[in-house]
Amino acid sequence: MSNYSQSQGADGATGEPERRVPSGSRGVRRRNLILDTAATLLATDGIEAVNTNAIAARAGISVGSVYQYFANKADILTALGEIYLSQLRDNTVAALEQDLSDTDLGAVVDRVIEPMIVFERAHPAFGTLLSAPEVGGTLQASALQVDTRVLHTIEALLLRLRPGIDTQRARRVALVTKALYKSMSYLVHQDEREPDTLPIDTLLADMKRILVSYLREQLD
Amino acid sequence: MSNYSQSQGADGATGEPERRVPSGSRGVRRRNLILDTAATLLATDGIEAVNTNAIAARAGISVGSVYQYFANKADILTALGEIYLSQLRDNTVAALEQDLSDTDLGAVVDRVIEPMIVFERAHPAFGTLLSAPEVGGTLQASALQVDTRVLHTIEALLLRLRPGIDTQRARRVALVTKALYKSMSYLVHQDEREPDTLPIDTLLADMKRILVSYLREQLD
DNA sequence: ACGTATTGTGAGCATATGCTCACATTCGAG
DNA sequence: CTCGAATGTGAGCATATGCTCACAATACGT
Repeated sequence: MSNYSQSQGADGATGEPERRVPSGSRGVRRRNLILDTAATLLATDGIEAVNTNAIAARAGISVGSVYQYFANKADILTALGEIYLSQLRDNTVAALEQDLSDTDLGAVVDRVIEPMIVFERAHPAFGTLLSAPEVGGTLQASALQVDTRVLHTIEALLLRLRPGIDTQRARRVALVTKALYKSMSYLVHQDEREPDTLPIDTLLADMKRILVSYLREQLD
Repeated sequence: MSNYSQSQGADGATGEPERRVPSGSRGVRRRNLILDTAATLLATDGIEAVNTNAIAARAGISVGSVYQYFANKADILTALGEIYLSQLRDNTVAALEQDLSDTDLGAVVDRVIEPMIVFERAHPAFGTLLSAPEVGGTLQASALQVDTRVLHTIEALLLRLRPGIDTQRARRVALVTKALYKSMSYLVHQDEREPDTLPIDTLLADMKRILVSYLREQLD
């Protein structure tokens, strides 16, 4: 497999292979077309349907053209994942850094959780991407950074809400909070796969109450 | 790909293809050897490393022999998943059906959660199997049955603890309970991948308290 | 021992898919 | 309009892997 890239050879002083760096808006649009097609394919037919030939066919272009903009399949998937990841990070961090001077903890949680849930619903295939063997490693590293940052932001928030709190404890609360968020995410995706007889909002409301109650308990 | 299985053809009156049905203990042992090897490979090198040639090589037998006991790769993976699933079901149902006459709800939760956590730690690759494109469908159907049964058992438990409870409410509590369990499972696997500076038990203790508190709140 | 049935073997076929490369097409400056 | 550069094309190569099948080895009843 690595036989193909021998033209790139020992990438000495030249550095990058012959990959085109699209400068004009057309190049960008083409790149996005490929990315969008991959995303659609991923969301529609699952990760196993995402192969370079399928992407090219679906995008109405040729495989060769795909390789003009991406070094290989992993590159496409990684780029897609990074886009999702940056969206998630922006969403989350923005939500966590908005004014927290609210008197009601419940309202704060609401405003923080909501955009994250929106993201989960918008990109249900993101989890699949993260665990895809071919790109999982690279993406997980990036995801870890986002994760760490979110965790730290939550800790900082806790420290502001309760100035004297123990660092270890703040970390623990942050981790448990993240775990609770994960269960909400789980409920959301569960509901997408086979909508329960019960409205998802009721379940999420319970989860939010649980989270608020936990936080209040830890902040008093 | 489906070309190979044309010998199975339209499985009319004959039913099964020419697959051997191992009757003797030797046959069973061989079957288990294949299954065990697949499990090891899955746990060690991930799902992408699990291919029929690798299984045969690692087990020290030939591919042909593998196909004496399994119709195809999916069959192996499915069988493995079913084994895990039945273990999980036995574990869970047994835990849920043990005497719940305990006065302390916390103790009940402890005894129910513990074996499930043990299972999660013992078979970290089970989740991967469930989401493997090749077998995911079949296994998810089986998993759904276990899921439904667990949910019903929890509902029954709630009804016994609080005879007059609304059915809808019992269902909601059961679903939220399962979601909370999922977050514990998440913490466990997270910890396996990169052990936190924080002891996992502390986090799990928090999660258990949260669950107990939630249940108590719903049962009063 | 002999013969039949069962089980084992592994080279190799069929296929899927990532990727290349020789050629075609389009674009844009002079 | 001309010509070189940039971009596009897709047949087809290389490889990975599921699976088969002709043959070999072994087990077992008589």
